[in-house]
Amino acid sequence: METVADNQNVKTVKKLEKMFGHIDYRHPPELCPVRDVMSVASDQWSTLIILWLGYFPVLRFNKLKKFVYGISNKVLSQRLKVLEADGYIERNAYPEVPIRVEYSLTEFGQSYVEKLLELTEWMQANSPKVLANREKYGLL
Amino acid sequence: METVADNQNVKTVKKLEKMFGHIDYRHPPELCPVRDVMSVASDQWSTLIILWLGYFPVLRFNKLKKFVYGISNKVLSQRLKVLEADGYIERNAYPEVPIRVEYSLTEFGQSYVEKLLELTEWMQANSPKVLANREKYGLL
DNA sequence: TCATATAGTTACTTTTTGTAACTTACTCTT
DNA sequence: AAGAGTAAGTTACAAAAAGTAACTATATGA
Repeated sequence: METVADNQNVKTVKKLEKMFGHIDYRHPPELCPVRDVMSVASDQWSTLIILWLGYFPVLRFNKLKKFVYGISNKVLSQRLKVLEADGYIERNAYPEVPIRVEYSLTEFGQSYVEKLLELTEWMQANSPKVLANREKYGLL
Repeated sequence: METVADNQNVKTVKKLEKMFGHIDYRHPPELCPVRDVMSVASDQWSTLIILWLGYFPVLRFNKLKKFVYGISNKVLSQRLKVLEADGYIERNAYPEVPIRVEYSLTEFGQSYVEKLLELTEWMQANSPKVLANREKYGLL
């Protein structure tokens, strides 16, 4: 049953939406591009892949696998496919023997990696606080 | 077997590490605070919870559940616990009947939500490109 | 006495991930 | 000429995470 508070929140949301224009994430993913796109791009493995490709202009499958420590062939290959489909990375295969496949960021991927680096820097700076908090919480 | 290219990359990484000082994410999560902390904070559900708490200073369990469209009681309750443990949010329970529990961002959570909003804005601005790319890729 | 409300929890099912062995095709070694 | 090595994956199976829906406690109001 809707309460007065509910309606107030709904109004506030509408207002905020007008102000900011970017709070679509209250919708289910299939109706909300932001949720949809974000679920691919900020997946744990995807971010690591993209960050490494931000450092090295081109990396091959097995090299990437070494840098993205702990990823399996299966997941790496899956993620590379969706990241390619979404336009972040580029795949170039050279029919040598054995085959050589090079992955690199697209221009679009480059622009994303910059955002990602900011977040990573925040994480780097703040992870000690989180770890300390976690420890304190564990004692309660 | 290590190749020359391998060693070059390792050297380059070391160099980059000195320059940037924040590429710890090549380690496994249990040795890399950044990967560890990020896996909690940029989880899909966590980000939505934090974003909503960025809009509303305090939200109760069921209200949060309505905003974070599609989340289940189980996962919401799990995420709230770890977000509290990690110091992003605060839980305040009032022993009324029925019980009232209020969630809100800590100061630390506030600082994170700002970073998160930047990322969300980028997503909002760029999701059309991603969707277009995805469509084009689907036709290949 | 029975329905209502909040903030969860629990048992069970389904989906997603992880593991490790296998594949293909050619070249290099013995 | 047989066998090992190599890059970039794929596949079948096991384990973990997530989703589903019913259930709990406690007091209030009908």
